[in-house]
Amino acid sequence: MNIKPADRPTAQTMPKAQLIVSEVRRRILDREWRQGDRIPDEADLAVEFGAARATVNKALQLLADEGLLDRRRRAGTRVAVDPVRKATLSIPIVREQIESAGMAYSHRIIAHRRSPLPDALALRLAAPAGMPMIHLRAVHYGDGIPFQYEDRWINPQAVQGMDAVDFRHVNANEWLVRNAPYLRADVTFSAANADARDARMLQTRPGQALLVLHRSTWNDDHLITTVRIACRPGHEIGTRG
Amino acid sequence: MNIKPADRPTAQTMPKAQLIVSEVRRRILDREWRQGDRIPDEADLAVEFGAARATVNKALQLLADEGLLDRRRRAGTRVAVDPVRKATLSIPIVREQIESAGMAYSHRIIAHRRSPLPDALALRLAAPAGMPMIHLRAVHYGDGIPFQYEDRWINPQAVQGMDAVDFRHVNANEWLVRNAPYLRADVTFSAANADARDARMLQTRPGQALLVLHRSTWNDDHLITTVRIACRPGHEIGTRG
DNA sequence: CAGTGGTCTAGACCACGAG
DNA sequence: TCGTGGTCTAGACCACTGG
Repeated sequence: MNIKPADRPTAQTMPKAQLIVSEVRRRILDREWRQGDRIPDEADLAVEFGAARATVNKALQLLADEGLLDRRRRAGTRVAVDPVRKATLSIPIVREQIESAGMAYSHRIIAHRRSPLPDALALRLAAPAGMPMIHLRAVHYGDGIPFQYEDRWINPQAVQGMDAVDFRHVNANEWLVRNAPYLRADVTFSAANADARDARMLQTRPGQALLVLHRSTWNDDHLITTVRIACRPGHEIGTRG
Repeated sequence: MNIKPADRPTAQTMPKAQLIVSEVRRRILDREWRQGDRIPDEADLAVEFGAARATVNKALQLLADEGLLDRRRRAGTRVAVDPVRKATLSIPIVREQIESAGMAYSHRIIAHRRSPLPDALALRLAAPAGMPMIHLRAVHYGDGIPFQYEDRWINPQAVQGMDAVDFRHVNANEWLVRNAPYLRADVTFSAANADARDARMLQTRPGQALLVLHRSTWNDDHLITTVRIACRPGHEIGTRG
């Protein structure tokens, strides 16, 4: 069977690899190829679809990245028995998030001091305890309503020129995003009952369930920054995958 | 400059595209190319790196997907001013998660009945209200300790053969994963204070902050299943990106 | 060992969109 | 308009790993 635009009326001028992706996905959805089945190898599909093998390869790799196919040398390509549920979410910068909602962004620095990295954090991050750090706490507002309470530790030695920056006037988040590219980032989602400080910062009651994000960035094994972000009550982080 | 294995001692036998990725990333980290700068075009880089343009293209596309580069036809490739913070997280199947932690998995069906889709859910999902559905509630345990409380609605018309399945005996989650491939999935993370039922199911106290996942799968605009998963207190979902 | 995917190449044409 | 990335191709060699 050939894939022509007629087969998929929505796709008039679609890259051929995408057409192959769609067709393979359709066959899986329609049970022509069932979970665990081996599908024809790239060479055969290339002939069937009238494409080069490289094009078929690209399409199948996309589907494998998506978790729908399972590919192994010599063993061939199979429909994944256990489609891994992956979700890619982009974590927006607070200000953009607030402004794109049509609200006025502002933020307030609650505290700003030099302080050694506490043992608890050092343990969690597998970083040297007592490392000299900058400790920042800030609240981000949309139309005067608190959206996020941020508790951040920054390694001043991680990026050139950081010592010259006064984070009391510069938004730390944005400065770091623009000036401290990283090699590795960890993110963790969890839920926590607001403690007294969280509640005060977010103008809610202690005990309120908050979505909490922990995020750290690294260059090699060199910590740049780690932050705990408590979102306002009811905040959701969504995804499409 | 040529990229030879000697340049990066860790990479003896690395695909050439990956070497290019590493080198470009290094240049950005080392500020040889700064945020907003235009970098040489693919043809030039191909010459510099001694690779085919297709290989350079592949490498740069990877970096662009990652959010580190911004590419546009005619305008060329630039270092992203605003590296989008993306995170890809894989949501493990409960049972695997529990078993990989070395615990014994079990689950218990709390309720199982046919019921029309409630208005609140229909609204949230933009699905027809009153649609006939199967409503399942279940708890998943590891070594007898509750890990997740799951409140699920299944559209029995979404998949052939579903009517014949008795979800009192079959794990709905796994049956669906294996038999109901989907085109689109939405996931949302939020935090909620445990209500009386959550607390009972997860053997905790009402008010306890819980990480809550809402997940729905669709084929075209055809709802397959939607589920609210409340995780045990303290549960974290982590990521590497 | 040999079949399968992984990768690369040199060349080509095309689509987009900045100048 | 025309430089740039997007895509495809035909062929090739290689790395892995299942039988």
